[in-house]
Amino acid sequence: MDSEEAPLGYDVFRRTCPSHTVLETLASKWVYLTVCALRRGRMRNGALARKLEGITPKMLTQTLRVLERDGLVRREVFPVIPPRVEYELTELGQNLAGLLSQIRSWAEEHAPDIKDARARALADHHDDMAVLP
Amino acid sequence: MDSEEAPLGYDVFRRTCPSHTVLETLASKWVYLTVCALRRGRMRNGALARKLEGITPKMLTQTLRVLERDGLVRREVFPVIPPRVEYELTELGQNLAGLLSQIRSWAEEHAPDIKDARARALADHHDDMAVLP
DNA sequence: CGGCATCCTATGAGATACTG
DNA sequence: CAGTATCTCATAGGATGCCG
Repeated sequence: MDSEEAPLGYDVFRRTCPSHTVLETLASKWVYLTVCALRRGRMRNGALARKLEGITPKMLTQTLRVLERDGLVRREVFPVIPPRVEYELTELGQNLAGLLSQIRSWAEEHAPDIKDARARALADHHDDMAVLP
Repeated sequence: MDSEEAPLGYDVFRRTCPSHTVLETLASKWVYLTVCALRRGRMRNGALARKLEGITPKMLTQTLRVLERDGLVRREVFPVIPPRVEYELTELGQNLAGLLSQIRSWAEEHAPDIKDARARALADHHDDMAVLP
């Protein structure tokens, strides 16, 4: 019946399903952007910090640790001074990055549409107000 | 150079870029699941509430309002008693739903991998502890 | 049934300063 | 440079209760 069921009983709609918790971690702005940023190859911490405009050191580290824990990112430390740490996507991570990049492209492509929709929604809302004399 | 740049200067990495705010709203568990749930056709509020296990009435409405505002979901009210309200994806919404469904499938497919990765990370962490006598 | 309006708290996330 | 440690604040999101 359902044309797109999970392989083996996995179901994102069920709170207790592992796939649900996976989705929960993916549903994060910084996870999104970090994975996309790493898509083209390994990057140093500082480079990431610069690419991810507005991210704080704390959030960057936190995000990277989550991705590392989930096996999406590999962390490599070079024992030099000053310290040098590089991050790169694992195979699993690259796999995901492809999909996230599509979302990214979609967001960039349809940003105007959504901006318009929001403006219209706002205008309508003002119309409601305008009904009052 | 960059093989996947935005059509016209849109860039999700820039905080002020409209596409960035779009991504911000997409980066939500409930937005994700709601769009996926509506993928196969229009649904009533109650049906959605049942499908989205664990969602509160408040979050459901809130999520639907955001999606409606952004032009991804259309809301139809039937003036009957008891009330009947249906939601369905707009064309833009369906477009997005295709991509989100891929993420969903990915999450379900690779849930085991990530579960393993997490277990391993946890085990390693315990090893660290074990170093102490 | 659908969905506001409240209230409340757990925590996501920013700013800042410090250390190896 | 990479990362940690605090402190703080906004708010996402849960629990309830009432209304058309």
